[in-house]
Amino acid sequence: MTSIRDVAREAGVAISTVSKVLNNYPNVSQETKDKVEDAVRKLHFVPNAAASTLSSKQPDRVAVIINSSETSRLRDEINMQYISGAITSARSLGTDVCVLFSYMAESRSLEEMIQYLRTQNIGGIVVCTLDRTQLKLMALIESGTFPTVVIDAPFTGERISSISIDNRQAQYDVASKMIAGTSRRSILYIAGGDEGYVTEDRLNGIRALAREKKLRLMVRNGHFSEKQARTITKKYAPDYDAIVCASDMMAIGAMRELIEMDIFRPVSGFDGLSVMGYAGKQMFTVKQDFSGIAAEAMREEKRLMSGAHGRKIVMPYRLARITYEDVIE
Amino acid sequence: MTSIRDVAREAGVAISTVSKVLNNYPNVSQETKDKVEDAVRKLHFVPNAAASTLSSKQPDRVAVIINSSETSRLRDEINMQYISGAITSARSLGTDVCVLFSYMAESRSLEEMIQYLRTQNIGGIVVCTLDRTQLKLMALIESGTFPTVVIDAPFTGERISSISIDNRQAQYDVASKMIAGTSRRSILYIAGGDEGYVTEDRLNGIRALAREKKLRLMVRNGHFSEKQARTITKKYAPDYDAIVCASDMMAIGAMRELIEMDIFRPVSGFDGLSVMGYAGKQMFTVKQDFSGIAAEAMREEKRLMSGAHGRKIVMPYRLARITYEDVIE
DNA sequence: TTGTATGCGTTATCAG
DNA sequence: CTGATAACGCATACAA
Repeated sequence: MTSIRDVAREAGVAISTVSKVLNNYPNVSQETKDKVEDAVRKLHFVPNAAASTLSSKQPDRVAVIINSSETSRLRDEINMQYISGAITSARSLGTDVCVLFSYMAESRSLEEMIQYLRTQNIGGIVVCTLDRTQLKLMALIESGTFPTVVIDAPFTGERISSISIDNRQAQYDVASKMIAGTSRRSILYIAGGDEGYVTEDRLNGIRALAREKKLRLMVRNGHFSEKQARTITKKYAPDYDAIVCASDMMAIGAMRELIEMDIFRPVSGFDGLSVMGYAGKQMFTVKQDFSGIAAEAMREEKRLMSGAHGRKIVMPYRLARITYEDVIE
Repeated sequence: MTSIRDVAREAGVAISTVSKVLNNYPNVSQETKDKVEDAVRKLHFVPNAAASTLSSKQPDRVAVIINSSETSRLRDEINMQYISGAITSARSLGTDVCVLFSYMAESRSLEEMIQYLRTQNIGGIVVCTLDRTQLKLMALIESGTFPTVVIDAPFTGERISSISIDNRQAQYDVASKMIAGTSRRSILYIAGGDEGYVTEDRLNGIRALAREKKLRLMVRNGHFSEKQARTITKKYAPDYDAIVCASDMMAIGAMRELIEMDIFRPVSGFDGLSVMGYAGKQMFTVKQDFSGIAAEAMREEKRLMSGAHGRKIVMPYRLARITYEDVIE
């Protein structure tokens, strides 16, 4: 295996000089820098990650923790975008990522988990979709052991950054757009469960809209479940003009129930899943750039790992009607 | 950070002895073994992966290469199961995995790719869904640099194992089951593209069925595209009794086209995607256990890495009709 | 600006 | 069966 040693010999300089060039140290003359870089190219040299992390005891890998529910496979579309966004971004940042699933954290003790992460040379974690059911993960974050970026949860701190879209505004916007130009004056809002941190923000969004436009608002909790959304729709839809849901899957459930009830109500969802293109009528939804969010989370993690203070990052979103034509290929 | 050194001190033995216990060497007395294990537990010791791979120059990580097409997000469900199956299985095998996307391989030279993998201490690769468009990846496999397990491609060799279901039989079975008990005597088969290695097997399956049952068979190539499947359906469906598709997305396209044409034909797909539950009528499909396949691939990779000879592994499948009730939660 | 020397935590070799 | 010790490839404090 070609090592930094070979590069040094090839370039006619010392090992430490090669190391300095590789790590962009100042105080290296352009001339030697060129020599080293030529040698690197010539030998197709790539530094050994293990040796690197062992030597500089600064863990540089980032654990990307995915919250994959066994139940809704259709949400895997989101997780996949988180993963690919994080991995691609990490590569361009020169970092390594390690994909983990949140159930792995839940099935072991905090100490074990920390040890495991340490052992893997992990210096920071990115949590994709944190919710209140992830107790161990929460404890891990609060332990302050690793700088952390959480997606979709309102936690910031000295070493914690949060990143998400403006859920309140997005929920407001999508509902507002849906009823714009219509005479619909009452809304059935099917909220997510208390387990989700986004639930409250979205709820505030729809409440603000109702107050502002003087709409009659009924709020029910669908727990992000398509089935429960159907039940709620069946019971309340006849008395309301429009249905606003805190997730696409609930919107799909509502729409299917409406079809079965043979009444029409405009329905909006949240997230922009492809399956929306197959679920019947066109529905409004909030489309998030999950891949971009993960990429940004990765950048933020690097920032934190280099000592920066935690902060809150708000990402853009856009409203969309996902049609079959958008999805088909 | 607690190291093997601390364990040695705590247990009152030498560092090398601890190492031996940790790696299940023979020739260690039960007594010292116990002492060491107690110390390990007491100190919550976990070996440092970087140091380990640096020292024992045997690369032990496995690269899991995902073929994620930007186009069909609904297929991410499959990739996600590959990933979680591989990661979970790896953990229980004591291996580390590194998730990569195939486009990463396509955008760099073979030498670069090999160097990169080496640097990551990767000792084997698992390719999830190899197809003929992945030229660089193919070159990498053929270079013989790493023992490889390919999913869904018929390659075996000294250091290459393949793993997949019996595509031929599965295609035969699902079509056979669909027309069983009916008087349907002619089939429109919408095949996958030549880029997919499974295409030929599935084609042989439907051909065998047609021959055996003396069915009239028309084969068209839909290139795994829902849109193309629609076009084909529109043109040929009126003249055939049933439509058999080499993928779920094509089946969905066919079914939607049929609905638009206002004629009915039984349709079958292949893979068992959740979206099938939303795509209209119940369709037959072949359900694969992608997570289990990835787990098996992982085990096989370990086998190869420890010197075993490549082989072909056939996984079970089952026929299913995915209904909305199966999918909803 | 460049080179020398030491250590990171583990494994493996070999002597006891 | 156990212990000392030399690598592994790189980073870094320090010397030149």
